Amino acid sequence: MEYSVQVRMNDKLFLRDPEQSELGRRIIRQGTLLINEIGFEEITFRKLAERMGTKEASIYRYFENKHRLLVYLVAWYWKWLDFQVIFETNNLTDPREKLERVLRVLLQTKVFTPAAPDEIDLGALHNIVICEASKAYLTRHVTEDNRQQLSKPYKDLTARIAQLILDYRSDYPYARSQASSIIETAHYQSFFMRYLPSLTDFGGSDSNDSLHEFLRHLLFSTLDQ
Amino acid sequence: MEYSVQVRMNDKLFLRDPEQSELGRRIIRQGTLLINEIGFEEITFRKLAERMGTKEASIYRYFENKHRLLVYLVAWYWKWLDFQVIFETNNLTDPREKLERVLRVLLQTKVFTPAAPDEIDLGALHNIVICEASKAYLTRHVTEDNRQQLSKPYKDLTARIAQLILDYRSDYPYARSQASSIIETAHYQSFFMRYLPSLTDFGGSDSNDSLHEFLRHLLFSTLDQ
DNA sequence: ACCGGTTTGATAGTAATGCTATCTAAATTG
DNA sequence: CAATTTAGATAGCATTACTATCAAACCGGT
Repeated sequence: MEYSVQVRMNDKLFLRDPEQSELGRRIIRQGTLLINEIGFEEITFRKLAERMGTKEASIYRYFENKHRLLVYLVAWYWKWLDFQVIFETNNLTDPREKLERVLRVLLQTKVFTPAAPDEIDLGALHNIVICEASKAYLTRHVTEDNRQQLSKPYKDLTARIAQLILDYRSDYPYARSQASSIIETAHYQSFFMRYLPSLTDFGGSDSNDSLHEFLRHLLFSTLDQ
Repeated sequence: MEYSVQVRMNDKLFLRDPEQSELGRRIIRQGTLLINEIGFEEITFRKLAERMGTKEASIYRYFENKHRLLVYLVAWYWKWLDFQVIFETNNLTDPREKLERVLRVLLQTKVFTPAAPDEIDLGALHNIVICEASKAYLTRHVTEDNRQQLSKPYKDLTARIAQLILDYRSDYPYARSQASSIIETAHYQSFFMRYLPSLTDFGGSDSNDSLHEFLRHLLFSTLDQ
């Protein structure tokens, strides 16, 4: 890969920066794959260390616990989406087209961002966000101060999408809620589609396209009314 | 309470039916309160037993583990909402008014259902669903067969709301996804409002009313277009 | 009032989890 | 090449998530 975007993470998210060492990058990469394979509740640093041919204690030098690892990965994902939104909407002038691109980014379809970092498996991470992201955020044992830091990438992404909504309809009164709703809806409708399809109207082979249309409908019906 | 609705639970949800004994009912009641107070990750059957003046082993006779207890409580909640929807929409003729009542039930505002069972704290349970429900469903270590049973109350509620949507617009193509979206949106926008308010447009004292208006706007803009 | 079955209490114990500490070897850096 | 940083290896400990067992209490039927 000729170009590679550095996703710069807040240092509250780790004990030692995993980007700065080979072992750290392997923790991120293998951690993503393992969580995707066996699920977040099943993962332990012991299992991850075994898979990586290293020791539990080494991983604890990078992350306090597995919850922090998940928070890191999910925060990374939001930052990555934020960058993708910037990239995909760059040079476009039509506000509607920009919002169309946002939907593509959220569903990770037809996005051709170069400079994708290869130290992380984006497909696996997308999956993790769909299945486990709420476990990173819907928690109480995070202090108010921490919460601010941890959820900043999510807030930034929401704020960016909200701004694009306002570019389209400057008088829309629910830009932020609409933005966070569309992010969430994209994810849990994907989850339902896969695991509880009767909660959705999408089935069969073109289900991802149907979901895409549903989101388009949700977004533009409310903005255009 | 002169009348009381019995919420009949599927027997896959427990080892021994907690409704059938005093101890069982106390597990439900105190379990709800404790989860609401300290959060799901922090709860253990040991702590719950201590609080109740009983023993860990006794609780294990009713529920396999704390995850199953959460699933039970959340399933109970969906069943209760389903009943409330039936009750609140009964005898109404205007389909739009029926959907208005659905929103009230989802937000638990201005609903005056008599026959509320007093063995469970509805306020605490509503809170739990907002903060923890996704941990009950977004999980993989549930077999396909189990998943069917566990999520049935959620599916039933979704199907009922979807039907009310179709009563309002019989040609609407996304009734089920719209129904599940409105349920989910009601809950996590409540969560955001409380813990991450910058993800929403609702602040201050009338925030619950604003959320109500946002949901009304989401629902009817899409259905009326 | 007694018998038999069920429910709870009390006590133990075990395997896995979630860490922390320490020491040595290897690698890196100055 | 010395000094520091990083990783590997081993150990250990408190808590969690259960399971087993046995006796006491309680309950329904005769």
